[in-house]
Amino acid sequence: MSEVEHIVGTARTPRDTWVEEGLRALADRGPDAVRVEALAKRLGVTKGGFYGYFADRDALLEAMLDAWEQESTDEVIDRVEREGGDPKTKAQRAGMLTFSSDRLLPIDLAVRDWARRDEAVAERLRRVDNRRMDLLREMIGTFCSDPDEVEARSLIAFCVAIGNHSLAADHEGRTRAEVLARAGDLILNRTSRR
Amino acid sequence: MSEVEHIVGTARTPRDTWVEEGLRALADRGPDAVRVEALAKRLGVTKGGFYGYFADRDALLEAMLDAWEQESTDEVIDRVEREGGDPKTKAQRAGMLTFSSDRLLPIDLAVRDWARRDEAVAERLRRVDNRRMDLLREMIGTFCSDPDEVEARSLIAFCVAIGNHSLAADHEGRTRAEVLARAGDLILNRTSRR
DNA sequence: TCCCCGTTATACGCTTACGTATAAGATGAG
DNA sequence: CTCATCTTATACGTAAGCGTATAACGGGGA
Repeated sequence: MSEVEHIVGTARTPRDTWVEEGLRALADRGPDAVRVEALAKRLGVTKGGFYGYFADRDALLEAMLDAWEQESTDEVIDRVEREGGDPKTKAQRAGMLTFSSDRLLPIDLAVRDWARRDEAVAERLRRVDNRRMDLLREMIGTFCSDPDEVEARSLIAFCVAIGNHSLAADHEGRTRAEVLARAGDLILNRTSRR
Repeated sequence: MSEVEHIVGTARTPRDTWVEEGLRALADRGPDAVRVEALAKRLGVTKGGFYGYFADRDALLEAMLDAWEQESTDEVIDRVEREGGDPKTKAQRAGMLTFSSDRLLPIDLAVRDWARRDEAVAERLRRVDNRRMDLLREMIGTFCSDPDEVEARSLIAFCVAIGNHSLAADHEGRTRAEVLARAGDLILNRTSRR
């Protein structure tokens, strides 16, 4: 029997199901809410089968982070590259796939907070964020030649993409979407400064 | 005996001490880490006295949020106003007092994440963020006349101030501080666009 | 059909944490 | 010095939640 195949005894609740439900709990309520028995209840089973796939709760957390990292980088980037387009289109599509995804966005925000308390999570996040920054640099580099300014604009764009969701302020009659649109104009369009 | 005074029997561990330690736990490890017995241990006492000040754990959480809200708005703003200066100086000082404070910043980030899961916390955060946005609008309004652009720049500035701390990317040889300085230039200085 | 073997349920012991009850301790007033 | 009063320690019952052990279950192959 191969190490990766547990597909023999016909599992009602395969390994991926636990990872999936774990990510849901993480997104909704943070890492502390990822509890084996709670997941089991939501899946309509007991924790009986869980310890066949995972040594312990930490192993599930690792698997969840593996799945998230994979999905947030390779999958997004593969899809972006496959569909082609100029750098701006690609970066926009990548942003849509992560920061407008009802699935990935809440996980992303939860991981970001988690990373502040766990160095191993922080390291994973660094890898993911660096790949995203690469896309931003490429896109912004198409209309801005000063590398320091490219870096600054990329930072700003990234911070708005994520900070936007943890900011609670109102906008005096405007909607958040309106203000964001204007902000995008300022950051992501060719300028004629100085 | 007044309702607000518990200052009679000479407490070794007064109410504020619990709030203070609670905020420390919140800042370090998030709201789920605010545990009565853990705080007691860190304070070198048992939880015996705790329930004289607080009905339950939730009452402590409320008191912590009260203290945070008070300290993040009135105290900061009072101090900023007292020391005077033009709007730009004032907004910068307000930013320093919150987003460069080793004390307030981690609490702020923790509250921001907490607010995503708790509507009452979100409502408090909204009040605090709105007051901060007022300062930003005032400052940016001194060099930018289009109100929509003022709003967009204020949003950007705020998002960078907080998003910066949850972003893990590197900057190709530059330090984060360098990139932030350049970003500040782009957002907060008079421009000559179009 | 019957057995094998992987999956799941059930039961257990252990730990952590909450909130209560009550006894012990300390401190200022008289 | 002594007492009343407020604060703190200790002990208790309850509830989650982890990880283990073992029994029941059920589908695929012989």
